[in-house]
Amino acid sequence: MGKTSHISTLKNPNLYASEVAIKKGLSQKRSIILIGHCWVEYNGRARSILEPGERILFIKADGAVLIHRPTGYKPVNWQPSNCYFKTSLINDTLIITAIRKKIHESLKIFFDKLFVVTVMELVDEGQFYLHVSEKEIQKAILTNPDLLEKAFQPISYEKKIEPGFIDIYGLDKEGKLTVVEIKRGRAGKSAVIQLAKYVDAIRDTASRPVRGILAAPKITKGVQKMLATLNLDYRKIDLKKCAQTVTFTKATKIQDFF
Amino acid sequence: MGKTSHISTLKNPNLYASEVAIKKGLSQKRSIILIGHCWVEYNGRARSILEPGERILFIKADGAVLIHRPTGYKPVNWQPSNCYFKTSLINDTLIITAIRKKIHESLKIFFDKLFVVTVMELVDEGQFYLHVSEKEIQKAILTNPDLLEKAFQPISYEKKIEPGFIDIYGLDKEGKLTVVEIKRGRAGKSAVIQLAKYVDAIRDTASRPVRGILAAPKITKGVQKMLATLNLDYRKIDLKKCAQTVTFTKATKIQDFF
DNA sequence: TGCTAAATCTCGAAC
DNA sequence: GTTCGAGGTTTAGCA
Repeated sequence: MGKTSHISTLKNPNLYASEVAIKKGLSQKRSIILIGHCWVEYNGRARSILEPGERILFIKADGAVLIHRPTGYKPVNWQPSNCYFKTSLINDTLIITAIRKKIHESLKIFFDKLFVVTVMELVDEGQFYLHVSEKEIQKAILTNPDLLEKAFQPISYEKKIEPGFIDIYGLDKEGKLTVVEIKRGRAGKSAVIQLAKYVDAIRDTASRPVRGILAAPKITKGVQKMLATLNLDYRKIDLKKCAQTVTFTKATKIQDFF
Repeated sequence: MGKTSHISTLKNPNLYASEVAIKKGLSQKRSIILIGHCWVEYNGRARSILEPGERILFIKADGAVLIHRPTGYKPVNWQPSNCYFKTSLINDTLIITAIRKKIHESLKIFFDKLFVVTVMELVDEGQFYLHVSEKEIQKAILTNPDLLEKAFQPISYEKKIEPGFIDIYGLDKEGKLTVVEIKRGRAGKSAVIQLAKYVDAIRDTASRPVRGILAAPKITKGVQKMLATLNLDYRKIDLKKCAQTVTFTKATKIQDFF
C-alpha cells in the first residue's frame, strides 16, 4: 500500500478492505480504478452478461462507470455519469451496483479477486480544444483559399487599420477588394459589427468598392438578416477541412505565403 | 513497487524508470495504465489540443489508447486498436506517441509527472452475451423459426396493415396463416390487444382462418386467460437462444430471408 | 422535452 | 481492402 497527496493504492487487498476503500472513495466522489477478476450483468435498454475474466473497472468522480477488457477501444459494459452506487460483500464476492434512475438501468459487477484498488482525486482544469484555433483557420484559408470561396486570392493577413487587425485581406474572383473576419465558433452580432467596421475603414482609404465576408462554422440567429442589411456575406467554414489542411502543411510557416 | 504474477506497479516513479517500464510493456503487448499530469495533441481526421491536467492514460494489449479525464463517460482523446507507439524523454517530459498508419492519424501525450505506472497482463476469455432487442428477436425467429414454434414458416416481416406493422407473418405447420407479435420483456394486455387487432385485420382481408401468436420471454398475470378467451396463443421466447442465433448469423441481412 | 443529424463515431461482416 | 449497417450507440443543436 502506498499513498501520495491524493492517490492511494491497495495491492492484492482482501475484499473486505477493498469494499471499505471503495465505499469511502465513492462517498468522497473520488475516481476509482479496480483491476481484478470479475463478471458483469447489465439490465436496461438491453440485457447482457459478461462471463468471468480479468478486467479493469473505472468509476469516475461524476459517477460514470467503465468496464474495460484487455482489447478494444470501447468498454464492454458501462454506465453514463450521475449514477448511484451500492456495494455489498456476499459469499466472498464483492458486488458493485451502478444504477441509473431516469432510464431504469442497472449494472452489477461481481469481483472474487482484486489485484489493485486505486482511489484518487484528479485535478484537471485544462481546456480541451477540438478542431482548430482562429489562427489555424486563418492559416488554412491562406494555404487553400477555396476553403473560403472559389478563386479567392489573399493579399495579406493581420493587416493593421484604424479599428484593429483584419484577419485576411484579399481579392475575390471578380477582383473586388475583400475583408474577411474569422470566428472559430458560432459568430454573433459582435462579429458582424467588427466586420462592418473593417469594411468601412478600408472603403474610406481605398476609395473603391469593398466586400466583407464573415467566415465561421456557424452563425447565430438573426445574423444572416443583419449581414443582408449591411450588404455583407457569410461563408460557412468547414473546421474539419481546415484541420486537415493545417495538419498536412504544418511545417509551413505562415510568413511563407507572402 | 509491487508485483503479482502478472501486474507490476510503480508509485511516483521518475520519468526515466517509467519510460523503461512502458517500453517493455509495449513490446510485450501488455496493458498499461498511467496516472499523471499530462497534456495531449491529436492530429488526424480532426485536430485537438488538451491543456495540462491530471488524467488517466490507458493503453490496451491490442494497441488501443484511451485518455480519461475525471468526469464523463467518453475518453477525451483516444486511438482505436492496432496502433504503433513511440516513446521519448525530452526536457523532463515523457512523450508517448500513438500512430495509426492507414488513416494518417497521431496522438501525442506529454507527461511531466507520473503518479502511478501499472503494467499488466490480463487474462480474459469470458464470453459476452448481449441479450436481444425486439428487432433482434424478430431476426432470430426469421433465421430459426423453431425458436418460435416447430415447423413455422415466415412469409414476411413488418407487414403493413391498417392498425400498423405486423412483426412476423407466416404459416404454421398446418399451413394456417399466422400473425406473430413480439415483445422483448414481459408481455402485458396491451400486447394482446395489439395482436388481436392485427389478427382481425388479416382475417378480414384474407377471408380465411388466421392464428395469432404472442412471442415473448414472459407474460404478465392474466394474459394467458385473456389469450384463451380471444383464441390466441402464447409462445415463450428463450432470449439467450435468440442472442446466440443472432450472434451466429449476425452478418445475414434480414431481407435475405425473402 | 423530444427530434434530428453528426461523430476523430466504433465495430463487425459482406462484398 | 472498402462499404454497409447497427449500436445499451453518444452527443449536440433546435423546435
